[in-house]
Amino acid sequence: MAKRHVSLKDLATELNVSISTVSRALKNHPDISCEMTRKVQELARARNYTPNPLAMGLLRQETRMIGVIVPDLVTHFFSTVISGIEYVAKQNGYFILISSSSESYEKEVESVKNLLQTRVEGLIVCLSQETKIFDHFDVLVNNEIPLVFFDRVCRTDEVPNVVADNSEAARKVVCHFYENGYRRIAYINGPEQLSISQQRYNGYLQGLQDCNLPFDQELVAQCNLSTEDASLATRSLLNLKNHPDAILGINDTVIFAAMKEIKQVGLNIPNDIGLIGFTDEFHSTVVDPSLTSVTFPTFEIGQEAARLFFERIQHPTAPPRQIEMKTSLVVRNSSKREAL
Amino acid sequence: MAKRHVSLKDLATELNVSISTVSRALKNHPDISCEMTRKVQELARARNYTPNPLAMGLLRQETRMIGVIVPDLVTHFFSTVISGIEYVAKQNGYFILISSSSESYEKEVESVKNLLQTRVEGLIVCLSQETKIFDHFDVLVNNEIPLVFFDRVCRTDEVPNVVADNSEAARKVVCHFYENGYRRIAYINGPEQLSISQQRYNGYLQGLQDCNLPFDQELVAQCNLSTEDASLATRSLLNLKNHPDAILGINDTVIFAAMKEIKQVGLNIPNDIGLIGFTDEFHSTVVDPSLTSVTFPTFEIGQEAARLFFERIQHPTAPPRQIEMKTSLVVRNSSKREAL
DNA sequence: TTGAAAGCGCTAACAG
DNA sequence: CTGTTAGCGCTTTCAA
Repeated sequence: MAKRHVSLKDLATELNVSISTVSRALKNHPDISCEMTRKVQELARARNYTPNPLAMGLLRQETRMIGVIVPDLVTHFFSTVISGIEYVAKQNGYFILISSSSESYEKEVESVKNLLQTRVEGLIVCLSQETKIFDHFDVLVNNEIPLVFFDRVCRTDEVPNVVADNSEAARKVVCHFYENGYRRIAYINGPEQLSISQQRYNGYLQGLQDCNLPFDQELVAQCNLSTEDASLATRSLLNLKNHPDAILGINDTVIFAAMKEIKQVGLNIPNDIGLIGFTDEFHSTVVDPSLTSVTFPTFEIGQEAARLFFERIQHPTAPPRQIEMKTSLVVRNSSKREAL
Repeated sequence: MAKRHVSLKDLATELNVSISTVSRALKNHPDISCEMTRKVQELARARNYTPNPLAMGLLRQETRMIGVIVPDLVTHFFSTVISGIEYVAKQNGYFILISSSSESYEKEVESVKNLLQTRVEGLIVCLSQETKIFDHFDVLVNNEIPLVFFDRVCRTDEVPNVVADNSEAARKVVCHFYENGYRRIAYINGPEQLSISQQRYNGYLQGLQDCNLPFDQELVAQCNLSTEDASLATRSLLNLKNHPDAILGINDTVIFAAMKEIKQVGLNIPNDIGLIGFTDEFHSTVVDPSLTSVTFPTFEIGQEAARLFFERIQHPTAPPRQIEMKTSLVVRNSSKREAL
């Protein structure tokens, strides 16, 4: 701020009245004469006066800022969720302060600390893939500072959160595979501490049961969510004596890595191997073959998270709600065998 | 902030000393006795004291916040640039406040106003595609409030900015097409008010000249950056009596729309039509055929923009610098004819 | 070596 | 109807 913003004091001096008169006139206080009110408001407009939020914040103990922590900023899923959060925040006159944990536990802890230092009024968080310990949220929980988790969640009995119907979605995928003639259905899971990993894995098991398919430990691979690790996981599946004829991948990264690996060994999707992912809508349509995928109401997840946040601002001690968002299975080409 | 943060006053009361003593002890002021310093710092740690940035901001007239305005949050290009900005901001102890213009001029104006009201110390901006008037930046320029543009820029003689070597990149694309036997090279441009449109168009013309190819107005289409409009533009090119044998698209959206249209009419990429875009690296590898594309140092663009910003904070009146980032043409399959 | 007081911009209770 | 004052949390003179 090179040149100082104009303050109430500046206006008061110029009009030769007291600061409080100006303050009141600006908010149409009934005690102030019409003429004075008019004069003050005119000058304020002319001088381009806007109240200083720092002063207000100091006074009111509020900053109208929400801290948002995501594993990364560049994934379409997260940036879309952020858009949703921003949308609702803006409606409520709040700004969001975004911090990326880069999928690192340490950076997540750091971000929590930093954001609280800047006096955000609370946090909306998606856990990093490394995070197994959840102590860093104690401060928030104990001091009734609003906190909302989305997607990758924890401490769900204390903290309101927004999740997708992960288990059900995974179950449906398995059934869809089954109906399309696939029998050796593999699953590439993410880090086991992640709630989404657990939930989707459970759905996978449930699906096998529903279809009377045997569970085969060999068919479950695991990876951290990097491209490299996902490629390794895929290769381990493809190298099995009896390789799977279908793969469900836990997210975008995993699915695209799998896709490349499968093509590389000369297998055909969907004829040799069916492929379905929890993936982004846009990407699914652009690849070849187009991907059957579980589609998330991503923007809405952000909106709901923000709404839960404002509920929390209103009622910091109310019992935490969990919102489960419906996903849908969009069938495209990667799971439809040409010749059956 | 449900329970109030602990303040200097709280510490002072607890230790039965004055606020100023505590303040000084905390910053190791030499006037304070070692023992007092120790005692204060110990208590501060125990009580989890952190200075209130609102109070500091009020005092110092600084907020350590940068406003960032982008056309949208979900495009990989922008979210990556933001990551770059955030990276440098964090190094300097700054936070960023992100606002999306949704490619709308009005929202951009609104965002500028809102961000300035929150007393960010300056702005880093990429113009919306609608923006043709640039008055809303007058406040910044006139009051020496730091402002940096990136990618889509304006007022480059007054405002520091970061751009890519757009013209040169487009020229190279045309030459690459030519070397691969393509002769009727079309270009799908964006809105003409955008600096990137102008620059890339100039490069396109230059390329034609370099290769001794005739300029044909028919081969230049234009669209706003929506998928629908890009599809229309592509179709108009494909419907020409003598359709192009190569298309250069101004960005991701345009290229993917073009790709779908071309496939739809049964033409083969790259044999019937070569395709090259200013596109995202990740997407380029995932589509089929993989896309030859102009690759941007996206993260670095963000970093440079932030660096320029801090230069501006230091020297608000120094002559504005322009930084031109080098792109590179990564050749993949969409521009390599199988049979020549 | 420590404390008191002013002031950053603003609101609200209290006087007049 | 308008002004005075205290205080939000902090730094920084000036005094002691």
